Amino acid sequence: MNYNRIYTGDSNKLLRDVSIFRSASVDLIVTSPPYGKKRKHAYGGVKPDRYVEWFLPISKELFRILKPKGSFILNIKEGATDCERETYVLELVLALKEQGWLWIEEFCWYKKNSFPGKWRHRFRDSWERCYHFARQSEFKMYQDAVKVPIGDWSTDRFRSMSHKDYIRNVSGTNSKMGRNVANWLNRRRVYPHNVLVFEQEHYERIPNIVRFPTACRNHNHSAVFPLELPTWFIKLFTKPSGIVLDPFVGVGTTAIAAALLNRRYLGIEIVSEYAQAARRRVREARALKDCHGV
Amino acid sequence: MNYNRIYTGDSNKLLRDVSIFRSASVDLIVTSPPYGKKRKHAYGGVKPDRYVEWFLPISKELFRILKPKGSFILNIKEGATDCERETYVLELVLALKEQGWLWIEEFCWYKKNSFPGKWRHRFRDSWERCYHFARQSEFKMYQDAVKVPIGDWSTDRFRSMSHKDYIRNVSGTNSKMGRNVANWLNRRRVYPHNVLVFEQEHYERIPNIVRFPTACRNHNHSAVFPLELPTWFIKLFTKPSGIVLDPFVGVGTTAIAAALLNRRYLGIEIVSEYAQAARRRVREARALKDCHGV
DNA sequence: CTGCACTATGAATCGCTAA
DNA sequence: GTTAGCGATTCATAGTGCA
Repeated sequence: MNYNRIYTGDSNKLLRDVSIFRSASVDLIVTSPPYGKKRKHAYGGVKPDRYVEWFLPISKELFRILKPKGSFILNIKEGATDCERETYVLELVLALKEQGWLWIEEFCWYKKNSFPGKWRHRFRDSWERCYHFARQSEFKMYQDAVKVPIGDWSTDRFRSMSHKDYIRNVSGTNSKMGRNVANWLNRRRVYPHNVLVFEQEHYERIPNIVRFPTACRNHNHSAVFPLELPTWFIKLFTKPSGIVLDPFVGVGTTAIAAALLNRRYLGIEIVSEYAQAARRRVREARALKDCHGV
Repeated sequence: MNYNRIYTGDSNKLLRDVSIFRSASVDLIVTSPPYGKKRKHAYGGVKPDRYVEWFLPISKELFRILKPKGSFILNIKEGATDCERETYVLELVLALKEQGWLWIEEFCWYKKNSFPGKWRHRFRDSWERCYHFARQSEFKMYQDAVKVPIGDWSTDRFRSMSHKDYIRNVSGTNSKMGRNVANWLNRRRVYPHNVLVFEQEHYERIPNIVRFPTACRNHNHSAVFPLELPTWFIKLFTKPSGIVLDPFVGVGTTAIAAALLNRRYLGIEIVSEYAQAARRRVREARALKDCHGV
């Protein structure tokens, strides 16, 4: 079985190939499928009212391919039409549960640099959903791998709070916690929470060529989450040499994150231009990693 | 008709009293109903699988009571049971749409100062949902009332007088602005987005007695949002002397926010202890306001 | 190589016009 | 009637170029 490959093709067909995508073979699936758009675009125009029925055959295969203790991270956000939010994402979550997935969590990805604009009835949309699904409740989760320095997350209040105030507040909720307050305060790194804010200064700086390859710009491919997003989930749900699948890999961000973290990757992309770009970006990322030890 | 009152009673019954709650009489409903809990608590233990059917009769009355151009803000967050997120919130949104509500937006309330903690399968829950529903798409929204200071990036950027945006902005407004450029730059405000982060420094400081009355701390009251949360929505969706209803008013935070903003309020609370506390807190808040002009 | 000035643009939304 | 396309609106970043 081959890993570290980007396949060109339609996930809805390719994922059914059991010789390529064996059952229970993948540790983590991270993907950001094309969102539902009322109007068709060059890339991935799935109509909102058909979204769930379009996605379910794919997620059925993903369930098969994922290891029993693996995780599935789905980055998605509904849009607005005629002043109302679309409902297909809510319906998708319910449908995925019907299909057997456990809905473990919904992370909020807070995008500070959201698209500008002003409308009469709405402000700018600055967050997206990152759903965490699993096959069973005993999934693997390496929480220590994503600890953050205290102060990075908005511990402002704790910093300004006196020690006494802090103890009092904590002990008001749970006495066991109260006892451990000193530990928390003295610890250099703490566990994060379920609101994700990716600020470059807080993470390893990745060379520009990998982040925004010139050849991939100005293509109509809109969907790039920052490298930090898959990086975070890969650290949290896999160990080195683990296998990460992205069935809508686009220009390869998930694969790059996996490669840089010494994990193995599998990607599928329907637009051959993007698939090629993804392969080249991964190659460049690996080269940079080997050279400079990124 | 009496305003500025906290009623003790069950919303499911009281709201049907058309002499108290007249049709199309309220500008804004802001509430944080008891969340679904697997085990019943002293206060508001509605079981997750019965949540929607419990809420719909209430929301039906709210629809009646709300003015056609009014808004309904629902603060809620599903819990987790057996490692899985409950689905009743998703189902509630779909059911409210069935009932005639328009789902305009889902704001993310990012609670930065949630306390550290660690569970096996999840991190701390640091955000809640604030759904915005309306009766029709032509609802009232006073966006200018909630503008926020522009990001720090502007300090550097606007130092240059030749910048395109700068010229465009100055010439686009009025000449008086142009004369006092430096002052205007320092005070420039922009529209917010749909992730709400309440940091005290950005808001009027409210005396502690109103914010956290001693008598109400450590009570098992489920839903206490900070004063800033209803304040923000009241500014956004009502004008002075507008009418704000909270059918689960608890210890009165929504009513206090309304009173401090010179709006009228109506509240319902089933636990008479809390209702009394709410009345006292509102009284104290009004007194403080009259004295010090908070 | 750092620092600053300046440019470009991003998973957007709504209303209007034309077909 | 319905749908598709276009313009106007708006702000926080990354990236580039120059001193």
